[in-house]
Amino acid sequence: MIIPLVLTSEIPIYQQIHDRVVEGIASGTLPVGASLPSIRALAADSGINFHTVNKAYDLLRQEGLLHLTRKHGAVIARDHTSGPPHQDFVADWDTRARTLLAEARAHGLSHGDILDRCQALLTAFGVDGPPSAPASGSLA
Amino acid sequence: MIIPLVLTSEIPIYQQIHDRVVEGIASGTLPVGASLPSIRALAADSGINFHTVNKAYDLLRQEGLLHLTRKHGAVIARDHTSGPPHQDFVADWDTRARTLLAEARAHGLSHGDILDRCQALLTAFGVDGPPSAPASGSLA
Amino acid sequence: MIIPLVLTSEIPIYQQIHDRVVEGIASGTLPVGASLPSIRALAADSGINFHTVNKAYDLLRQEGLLHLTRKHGAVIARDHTSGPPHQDFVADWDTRARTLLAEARAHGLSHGDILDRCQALLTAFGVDGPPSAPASGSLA
Amino acid sequence: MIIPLVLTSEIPIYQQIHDRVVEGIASGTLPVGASLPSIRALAADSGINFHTVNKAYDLLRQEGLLHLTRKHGAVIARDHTSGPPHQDFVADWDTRARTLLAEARAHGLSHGDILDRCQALLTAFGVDGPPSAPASGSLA
DNA sequence: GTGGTCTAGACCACC
DNA sequence: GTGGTCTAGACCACG
Repeated sequence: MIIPLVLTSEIPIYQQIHDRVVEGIASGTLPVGASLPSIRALAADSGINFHTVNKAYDLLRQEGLLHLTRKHGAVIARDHTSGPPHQDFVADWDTRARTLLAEARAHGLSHGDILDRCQALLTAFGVDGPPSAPASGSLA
Repeated sequence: MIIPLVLTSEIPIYQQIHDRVVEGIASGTLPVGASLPSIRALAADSGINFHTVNKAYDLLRQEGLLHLTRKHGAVIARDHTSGPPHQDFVADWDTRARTLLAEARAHGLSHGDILDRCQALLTAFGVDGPPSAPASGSLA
Repeated sequence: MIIPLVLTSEIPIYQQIHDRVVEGIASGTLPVGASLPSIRALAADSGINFHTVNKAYDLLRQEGLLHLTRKHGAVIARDHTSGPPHQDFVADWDTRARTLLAEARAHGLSHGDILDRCQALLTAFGVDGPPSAPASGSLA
Repeated sequence: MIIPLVLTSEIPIYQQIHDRVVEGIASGTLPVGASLPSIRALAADSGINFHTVNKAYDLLRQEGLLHLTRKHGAVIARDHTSGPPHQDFVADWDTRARTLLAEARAHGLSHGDILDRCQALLTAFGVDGPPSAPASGSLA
């Protein structure tokens, strides 16, 4: 598991680690049971501090996506096969999605363009069922 | 123009102002030419600092969404009728959308669920014209 | 707000801070809106590190008990007047209570003794309603 | 004696073993004289380390709940029929109970709700005799 | 070996 | 001023 980081980015490093792991889970690269590098190993390999990685892993743990044990290290605890999300998560996600979609709309992307982009991004993660007959073909 | 703020939120106030304005533009509540309260008026009405409002308005100006002039005050400069977005914006937006969509996927929302939610949120903003002929494949 | 700490205890300092604040909320000493010392002030006054206090406050924030803002500092966000608890909290609390009660039982405290102690401890926090006619007088 | 363990839990395994045994004693499943699996047997059956079980058993021994002999193995040494607890235990238990009860109170459970939950949990352990004459006021 | 805690000191973002 | 992030290095608890 290689985690590309941009140390000079304005996005906090711990957030970048978190986001890359989440994307790995979403794409199936990191299924339930997959191991992440140990906190110290990732810190050493990435040239960053132990505590920065610790914070990222702890955040993932709080979200229920990661199990941290002394014995097995850091192990993915959840993916799209683990059932529906917590309702609190969905509410929060909707709020953030609303803001992000509004931004696209305000800058001139059309309703259809935005949905197309979302679908393309999702498809890039891989499918979770029969993708041959998109039930939500009502993009227009 | 009333801007609801949650002063105790973990989201910076200037960001909240920015997001609410963007959502106003997206929903058509704030079309091109619409006026926002003056910086001082909004600061006074909301009980927040002058500089906080200033920062929010400046951010909107940098994004090309707001015109700030001494004469006319703060005027909306862009909406979905103003043509396609800058490509830099689209690239940045895609990155953030990718992260947000990955999060939903990782927490268990299905491909279809996510698209449905996005569509519902977009529909809530109102329509932008006859979307009967979606220009698909325009992701690149 | 004075927070007594035992630096030599086996209980982590951040946990002690957390527990003392929770007890303050339970006893009414810290109602919603009350301010805690700033992270740095408490660290300096207690002779402990900034990060230790930060971790305690962050834990309280995660539990929804504390609001942390740059403007108002650390403010109590919840108490027994804020409505019923989250169901996830109750489930977790039950598990821990079960273990604690079992311990008392195993060491020889009787059913009645244990309930008496719990009631005495709760009464020490103060009352939340008409305490004249305890509806749960079925201690026996 | 089957001891269910959650190897991925944040609670240390030795603590889980300890807690399950204590609950067994409280519920009467493990009366005085009952035998626990040998350290090696439990370690092998649960797929955990010898030292982990050893630590759990030793902790129970220190608390006076378990007798460890080469001849008879691990035997329950105490339950609710063995008389009142040591005062040191009671003082420590009260401290922990105070914290746990405060947590419930801070999160919004009412005085009555908390007592009801405690009583329900205690009742689930079974009764210890006719509790018709509660010896109240024995907190000190 | 792993993760968890604590200390110490720096700089940044927000208000 | 506040909280938030990052670095650096120490020691402890767990398995």
